[in-house]
Amino acid sequence: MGNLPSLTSAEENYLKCIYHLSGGGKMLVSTNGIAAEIQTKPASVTDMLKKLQKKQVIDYYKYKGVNITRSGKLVALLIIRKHRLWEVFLVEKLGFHWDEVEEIAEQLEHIRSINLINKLDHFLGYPRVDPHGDPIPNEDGIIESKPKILLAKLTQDKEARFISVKNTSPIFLQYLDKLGLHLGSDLKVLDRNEFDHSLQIMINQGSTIFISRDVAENILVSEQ
Amino acid sequence: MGNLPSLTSAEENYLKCIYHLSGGGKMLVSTNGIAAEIQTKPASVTDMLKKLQKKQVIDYYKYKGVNITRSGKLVALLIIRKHRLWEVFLVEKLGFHWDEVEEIAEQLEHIRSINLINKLDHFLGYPRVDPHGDPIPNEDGIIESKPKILLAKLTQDKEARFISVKNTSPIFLQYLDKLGLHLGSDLKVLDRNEFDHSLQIMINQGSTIFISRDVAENILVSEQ
DNA sequence: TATGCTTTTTAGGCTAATCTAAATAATCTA
DNA sequence: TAGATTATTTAGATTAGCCTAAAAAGCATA
Repeated sequence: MGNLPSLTSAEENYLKCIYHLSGGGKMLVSTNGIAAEIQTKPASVTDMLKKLQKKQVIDYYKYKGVNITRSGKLVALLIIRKHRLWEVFLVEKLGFHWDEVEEIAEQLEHIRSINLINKLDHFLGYPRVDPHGDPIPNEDGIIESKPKILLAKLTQDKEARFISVKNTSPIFLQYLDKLGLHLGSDLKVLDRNEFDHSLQIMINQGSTIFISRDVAENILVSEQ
Repeated sequence: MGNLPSLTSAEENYLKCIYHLSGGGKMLVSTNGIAAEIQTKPASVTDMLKKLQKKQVIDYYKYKGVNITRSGKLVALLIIRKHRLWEVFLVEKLGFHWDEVEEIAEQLEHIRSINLINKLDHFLGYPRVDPHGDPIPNEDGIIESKPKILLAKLTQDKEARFISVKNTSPIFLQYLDKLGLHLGSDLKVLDRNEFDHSLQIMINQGSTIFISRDVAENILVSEQ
């Protein structure tokens, strides 16, 4: 039942990254993978891994890889909770567009106060997902998520709801807006083109559009 | 018209401190004074003063003292603007009590995004004062403030409004609540006691209470 | 104005987080 | 499986922000 270790902002960023790259703790993560994601050098990652190991939030096997511990997972989920709740605040209350919030939420997620985040949660009406459709962990770090599949893998003529995006870059999000693809839309694959793997999609039982394979592989949907 | 220099969080804290201690740029501030306020050692202050000098937000005269420059004042006022707007948010929207917000606002004031703070201002309805009664600078760093005097100095039998507090410690603020003294209350000094300099005060033309000299010297009022 | 006290600065070190360059371990491939 | 390639770690610097101890400047007063 020991208290969670307290981390610096830099340590929190590394831990969040390891959480994501390991698929929530399912696989070992490589030093180079972390370096690429955090945009730093492998040597810096090695330094940091030793610190995180000492704080017992990761299991670090030299030259082999790294995974997140049980308490590390809780810490990571709390950071993710903060990040996503702040994103909801920025979009719902302040009127930011969903492609502008990443950088600010990245800063806000490091504000230290459990009281603050729980009051924010209440103020926002206990949202279940952030503006990108990603689920928000509750106070105990429990995250509920329906099975999601790539739009690219969706069975033809089956209806599914646009739940989330894999890529959150402004360029991609703005392109989705231009295409008329929004979170929560009902999508159906009408046709697949062998030649370039592009898809013909129907949106909300209405308009149909063509999207490239690259787009289809960055959109997550849940069936029914 | 040059852009404002960008400062680290630590630099921002020093600058804000210098702004306050200098009375908004009116007097020279001493190294020891800053050290006492920031709770650090004089040697650390000297180090930081050199950095702030290089960024041209202060004028630093070795062994003599330090003052804030024109651009330093703008930077300081922007930090104060952020701090006070976040305090309003914490109290008005999240339901914090006014004695709990200092520590969190201290962190939030360093979040970098002008867009964010202006949207927050709009969301809050462009408040003029924070929960302690202190005025909030506008986007251009302009601060409007009515002349404030210490309750201890208020002419007897003259009405004045409780505008602000000098001391913002939770102990003091909680004591004020217990006494029934709230921001915005109308106050009148009914009597002064020679012996211990305590005052008899009428609140909102209703109840009367006795307050010590220490309390009276930490309450700011504006006449009329 | 010389002496002593206080304030301030300098010198040298420490930690966190980063870097480059070099060394070492792991893996791939012929 | 040996050599080459890639991944990872180590070694040694750097910067920001802090520290202690010692030196220097300013001041107060006899």
